[in-house]
Amino acid sequence: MACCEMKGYLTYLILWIIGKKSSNGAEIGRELEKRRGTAPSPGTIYPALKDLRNKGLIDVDDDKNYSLTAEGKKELSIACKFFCNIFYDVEEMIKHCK
Amino acid sequence: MACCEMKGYLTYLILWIIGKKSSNGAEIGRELEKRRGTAPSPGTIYPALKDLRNKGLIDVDDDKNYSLTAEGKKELSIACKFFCNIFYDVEEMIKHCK
DNA sequence: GATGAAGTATTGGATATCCAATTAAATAAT
DNA sequence: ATTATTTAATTGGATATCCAATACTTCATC
Repeated sequence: MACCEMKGYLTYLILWIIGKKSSNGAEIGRELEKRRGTAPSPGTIYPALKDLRNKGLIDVDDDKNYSLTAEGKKELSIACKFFCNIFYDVEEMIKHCK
Repeated sequence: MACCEMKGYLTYLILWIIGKKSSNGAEIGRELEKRRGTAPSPGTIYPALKDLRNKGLIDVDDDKNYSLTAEGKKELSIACKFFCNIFYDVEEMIKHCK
């Protein structure tokens, strides 16, 4: 991308992905790869998961399966609203790039 | 936002906003304020515009009106495709936060 | 024409964001 | 059992991203 790397959406995406389906780190990585084209580095995904855990937004079980906490669900809703407000005209974007 | 600042979308948004309607810096700032809730600092918007100009993606006339160049339109399409691919399930997000 | 308001711009950070490199553990395959 | 593969995790940056502070210019209003 010449204009903009569009970093900064990754943590939100991880929260969104886990919200759709509890997953382990590798699964989350593959889902992100599908979306972005390139797989995230381990140095990207695990620190991000750790951070979300420290904030009490996700939990991890003995199988290393990550899932949203109650607070995580709340935060996802807030972040989702924020995202949808910023990109309120996302339907136009979708049309534009078809 | 407790989970994620979601920085990194601003330059893309500026390109998108200018693509919809050629605007001056203040107009772009107001549009961003509508979307994000807070107005961007001058130290955010003008360096971003300068950078896009240096990359040949936007032009500015004597009235300080910014518009996309031909190359800028191409880049916007590329970035838009990238964005829509990352958020391919954005319709679900919209439903989720209603 | 003077004063205030709005727009334009630069500078120098602070922080967020992400990655490459490395290590270790668990799992699968031979 | 040994080897290869996959998964998990940490560390220490590099860079992107954005802002606050400041200054200057243009425009409107009195």
